[in-house]
Amino acid sequence: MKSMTSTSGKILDTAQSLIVAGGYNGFSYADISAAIGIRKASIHHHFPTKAELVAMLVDRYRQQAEVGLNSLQEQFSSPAEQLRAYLNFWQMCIRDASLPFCICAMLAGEIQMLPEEVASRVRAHFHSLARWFTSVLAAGVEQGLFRLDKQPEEEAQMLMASVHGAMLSARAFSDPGLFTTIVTPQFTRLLAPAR
Amino acid sequence: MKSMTSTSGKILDTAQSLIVAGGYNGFSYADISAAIGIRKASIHHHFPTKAELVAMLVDRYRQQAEVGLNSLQEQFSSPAEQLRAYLNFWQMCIRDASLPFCICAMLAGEIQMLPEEVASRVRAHFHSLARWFTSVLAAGVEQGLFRLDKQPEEEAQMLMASVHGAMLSARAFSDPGLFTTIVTPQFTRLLAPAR
DNA sequence: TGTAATCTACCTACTAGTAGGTAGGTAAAA
DNA sequence: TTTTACCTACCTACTAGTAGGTAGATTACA
Repeated sequence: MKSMTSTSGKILDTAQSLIVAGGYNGFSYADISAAIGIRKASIHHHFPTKAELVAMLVDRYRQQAEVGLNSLQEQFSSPAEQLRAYLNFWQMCIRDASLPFCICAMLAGEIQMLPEEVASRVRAHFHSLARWFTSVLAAGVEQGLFRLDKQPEEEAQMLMASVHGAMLSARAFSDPGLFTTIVTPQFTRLLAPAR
Repeated sequence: MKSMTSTSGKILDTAQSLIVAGGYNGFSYADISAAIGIRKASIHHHFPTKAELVAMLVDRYRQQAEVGLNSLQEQFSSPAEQLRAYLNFWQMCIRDASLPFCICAMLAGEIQMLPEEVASRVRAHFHSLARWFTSVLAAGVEQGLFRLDKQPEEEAQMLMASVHGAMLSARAFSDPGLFTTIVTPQFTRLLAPAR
């Protein structure tokens, strides 16, 4: 991700990489304090509570995701290329370890014990991502690029699950390339002229 | 899961459901203490450190998984039925919320910050599960039941990722049925006489 | 058989350190 | 002069883990 110059931006950047590594309970204000050279109390000045901090972080993440997904749709006219570019984005993030896991996927695992203000935002991200996948798939079908076995909604869920599962496997096997190995055939399958 | 009568069994049972909900950093000895009505120090008598406790838990989990997977292979002669039964098992666990998430999948997300004695065991689980999937798929191909686009090893990874991703989505969307919605077509695809 | 030694499973009471969070002050910019 | 961004110094609650002890069962042996 990009490096912020403002203190609050640095706090969020640090919190993000700590959450990606260990989830909501895997970081503390003291960790952030040590990482960016600021006192704990000063972090509370920017983000009064931990729940607020993470909620804001998810807000920022969702906003960046929205911008990113929109720019994919501007950059590539073909839904197939849009999807391919989305997968390439994650492939790069994982390979250079800049963001080796989606923070919302990370937080979704612990959703039962997250403060509600965080949990609701994580849920919202899953809904918007599913919506985006669905619209891209539907557009692809309309243009005769995709041939789906199921409804776009279901295929979107399948693809999303593959992406998240592939992130987890890449991590568990310490093999960044595994992400692409898993996810590419799932993408290719949609393009095939099907039986 | 089964309910243990021994204290150490109860400790592991409680730790398991707490980890499934919130991961390694999502529970404390005090939580277990409160849940089973025993003093914190007594838990340390059975499991000197938290890392040892979770390592033992993963050992038990892996052992149960091995027994379970073996019994599937005894119970069902067809690789297709074995796979179907595996998916049904998780469908049930998620639906009745008895074990709504694989503890190793949960821990794999935080693997970077787990004590090595836990991390290595989680990795080992992923390897054995991948091996099991691979062998079932290979046997299915040999018997003419499956028609794979890729090598059994890769298809195994794809299936595994789907299962883990589907668990996450079921949780994020609070929709246990979503697990089957995602995972069943991935299974069916293998059976189809393909193009 | 009686008794001494050992073991198991638990207890109370404690430690050092960390968690998130607060009160109140300073210094500089708007 | 108010606001912003930081600070020191502190708080309470909780963390994993330890010290030291007790009740009762098991084993060893005289």
